[in-house]
Amino acid sequence: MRQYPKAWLQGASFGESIACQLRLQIIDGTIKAGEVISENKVAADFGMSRSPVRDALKTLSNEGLIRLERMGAIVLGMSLGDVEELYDVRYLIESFAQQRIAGEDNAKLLALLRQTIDKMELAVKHQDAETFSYLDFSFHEAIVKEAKHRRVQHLWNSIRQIVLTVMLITTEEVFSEGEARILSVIDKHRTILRALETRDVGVIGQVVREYFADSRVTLHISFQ
Amino acid sequence: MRQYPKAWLQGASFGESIACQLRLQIIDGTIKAGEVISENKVAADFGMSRSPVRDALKTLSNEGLIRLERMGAIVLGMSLGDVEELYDVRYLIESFAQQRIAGEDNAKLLALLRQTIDKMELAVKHQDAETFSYLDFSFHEAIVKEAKHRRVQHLWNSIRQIVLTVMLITTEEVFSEGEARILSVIDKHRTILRALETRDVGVIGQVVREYFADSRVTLHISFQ
DNA sequence: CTGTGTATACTTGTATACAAGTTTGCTATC
DNA sequence: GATAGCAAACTTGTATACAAGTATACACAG
Repeated sequence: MRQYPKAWLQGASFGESIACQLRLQIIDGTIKAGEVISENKVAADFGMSRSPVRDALKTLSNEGLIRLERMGAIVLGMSLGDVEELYDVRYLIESFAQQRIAGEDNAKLLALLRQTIDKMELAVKHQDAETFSYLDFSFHEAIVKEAKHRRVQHLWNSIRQIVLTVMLITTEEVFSEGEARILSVIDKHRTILRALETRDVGVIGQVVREYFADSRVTLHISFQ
Repeated sequence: MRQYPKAWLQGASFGESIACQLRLQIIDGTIKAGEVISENKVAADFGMSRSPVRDALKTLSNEGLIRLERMGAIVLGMSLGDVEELYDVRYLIESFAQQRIAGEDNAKLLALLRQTIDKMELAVKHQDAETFSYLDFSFHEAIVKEAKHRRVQHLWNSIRQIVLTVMLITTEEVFSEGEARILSVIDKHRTILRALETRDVGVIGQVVREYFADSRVTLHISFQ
């Protein structure tokens, strides 16, 4: 039974906590697609009232992980195909963001990205998959943020928790597969960083395409 | 004081109704950006309890129209720039969908789109802006649906109510500007239809680009 | 055995109550 | 007059209660 990192729940309400826990269980398959969950049932499981559960279910519904119906919420789950679709959307968002910031002076962003990669190496040294996945996530989120496009940022927000949770699961898997795999993940981020440093729209576009094409391949190896 | 069409609220809960009403008021500027609204205040305005209002505010927060904070929700509003950003996102989603269905046999979709255009002409004849805006919306939604991409469909869902509401407002404006303007809107949809009929990825991509480039121009004329 | 109708248990949507925390504004003191 | 401190009024988050609607299971009639 996997636990959602408590450190990621700082200051979260019960409703948010429940959403994170359920999200993790749905994505990692503990709660299977097709299952029907009711507010009362979840509330009993977590030992809380329906109010925060209701919040959580609405959140998960907005993320597309469940579908709210008259009698109970139907779990839609997250198959391998769904993760691939998630990568399609990430590509849409992240390539848009990168194209948008390509020509600009992003010294601050680049410094942050370099720092993040350094911390990744440290996390590898400490065999800390949890921190690593968060850093991986932060790397991509920093780029999206830099685009300063409210609506696209919002698109990102609507999938960010799913992305983070998928990364948590896949990173644990990658860590168990030996250092070579992990280092290649870091290297891919360095490649993105170098591309951004060129400020060349064409180079950046090409690198982002390759990043997601490659991620799709390794996805099949590591997910489920 | 504009009213959200009651016909669009069939079977909606109070919570959804409140969300639609508030959304409309925020987008048309009745509720201004920067304003702070509290659950109690809104509940009193609508003569309901906090429960459905809470639902509505969470919905609007998920749509990026307000930001939930400790003490009250801050209205983010929808400026001209925000509508432009909305079109950016629509372009991302709709061009993705159209590219995806480009090569396939879409006889059923095309028939539906033709039918929708016919109904548009009827709505013009009856000077029915409300119906027209809904048809316009349905045209684009049908295309997104046809792509059969759950995650992208979900992206669309997260903006669909905003898109519909913006269309309602702009269509009323367009209708007031005379028949020529309206007919040009219909013509733009016919152009998309013809492009889809060619099944040529290049042609379709070009037409979609032009559609949104043009929409952006006419947007400045009609919005606010 | 099959089909129908009803009672029951369970579901959500909404209303209300309470607790904990934040803001605001007044008062008292310097 | 200015400032510190306190009290009151607001806020959300959570718990609970109730109503209306839905599915289910069982009994009964054919």
